[in-house]
Amino acid sequence: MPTKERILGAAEELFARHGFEGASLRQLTAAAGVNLAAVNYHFGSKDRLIEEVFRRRLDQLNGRRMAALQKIAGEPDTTIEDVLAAFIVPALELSHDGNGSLFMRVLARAFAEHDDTLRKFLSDNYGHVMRQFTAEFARLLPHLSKEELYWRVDLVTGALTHAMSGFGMIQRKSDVPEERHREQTAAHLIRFAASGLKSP
Amino acid sequence: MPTKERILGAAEELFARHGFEGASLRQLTAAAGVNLAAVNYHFGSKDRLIEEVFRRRLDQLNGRRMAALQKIAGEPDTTIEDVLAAFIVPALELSHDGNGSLFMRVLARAFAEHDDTLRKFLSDNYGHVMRQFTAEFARLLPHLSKEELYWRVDLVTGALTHAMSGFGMIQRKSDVPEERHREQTAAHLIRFAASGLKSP
DNA sequence: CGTATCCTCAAACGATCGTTTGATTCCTGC
DNA sequence: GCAGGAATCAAACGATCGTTTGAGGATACG
Repeated sequence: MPTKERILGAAEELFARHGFEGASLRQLTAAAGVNLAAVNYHFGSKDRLIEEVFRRRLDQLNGRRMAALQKIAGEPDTTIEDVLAAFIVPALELSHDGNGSLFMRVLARAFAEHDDTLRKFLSDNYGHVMRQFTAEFARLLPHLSKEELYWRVDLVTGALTHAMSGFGMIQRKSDVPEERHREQTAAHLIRFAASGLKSP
Repeated sequence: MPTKERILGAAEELFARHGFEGASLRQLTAAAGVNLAAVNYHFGSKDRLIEEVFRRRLDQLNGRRMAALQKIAGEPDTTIEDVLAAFIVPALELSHDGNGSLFMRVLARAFAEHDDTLRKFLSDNYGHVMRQFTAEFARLLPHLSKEELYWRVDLVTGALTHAMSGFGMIQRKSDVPEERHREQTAAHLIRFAASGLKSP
């Protein structure tokens, strides 16, 4: 496997487990089986490596989210549940293949960090996704004020981030097949979020 | 102000802003206006200081939560909204006085950290609070399976942690008085969480 | 074969980390 | 007023951090 890929994989795992400051380049390069200087050679700095870890997954994740949203946005028979599925299912698919589930924990950390540089990077590169989804929610919930809508979307985001970063019930029991678990998880998340969004 | 209090206050602020590993004892003691060695003299180590930061706020917060829950637990006319209020309002009161709002951000970080030592400390000392609230939810939602209930409580926890750590809408607009803002926030959170818990 | 380019490597850089030390100051009880 | 523990202080400890360096290996093209 190419050196860059091995570094990115090890970085994802160690950032999820110990945080961005808690994971050192020495642990990281040792886990990847590469030389210490390889990070600065291939990525320039640790901060740029962190950005690459996000870029690699978020390009794919948000690409799928936007594709799913485009299919239903503006259609007359689209439901809240459809929009939530377009947002949630790609994230669960990411969790399913390879070490993608670790990335959701990295993403949860990025929310917890109030680091301005990182937040600006995420907002600049992927803020349009949340805006598009919010616009579609606004279309389907026309009776809500803008403030009320933002509140509810914010709370849904928190619930999903928490759940998908793997703190609670999302762990699959060993006797449930992977795909069935993913369906059940999606059903739980969508039902809960839809109720919250539609609350009177 | 006593040295210990000044350290705890500065620690709360810097841990919220830069994380546990990101905030150094040198920044911390400089912000508190005390000598570098004071932390190890009064608390023994940085890890014990972290625990004290939690203990100081959580003893008060969970005391109020349990007191509010005791008043309504088991009563025939108690509603889901009552139980949620017993959980949420003390946290918002904490956010209101002094630098308590910073503590909710520290708490959100503790959730994001998968540090086993810290998680065990929180579970050992304050796990009974979540269990009591969950038991009361179970009484009011008897039609839910145990698994379904855990799912929903977990999602509610995520939404509230996210909201109260101050990422989104919770910031008070300057033209809204503090107490009114707190009431509005509580109403938003309770309505959303109640809908999610009661979803069909 | 020669050489240019990409990559890897061990070693070192200065900075900063949490912690410890030992001297000094502060304050209390006798 | 003075002894003695409590508290504060500057300074240093060894360890680890992200980054840089310069030499050497690997590979492809003339």
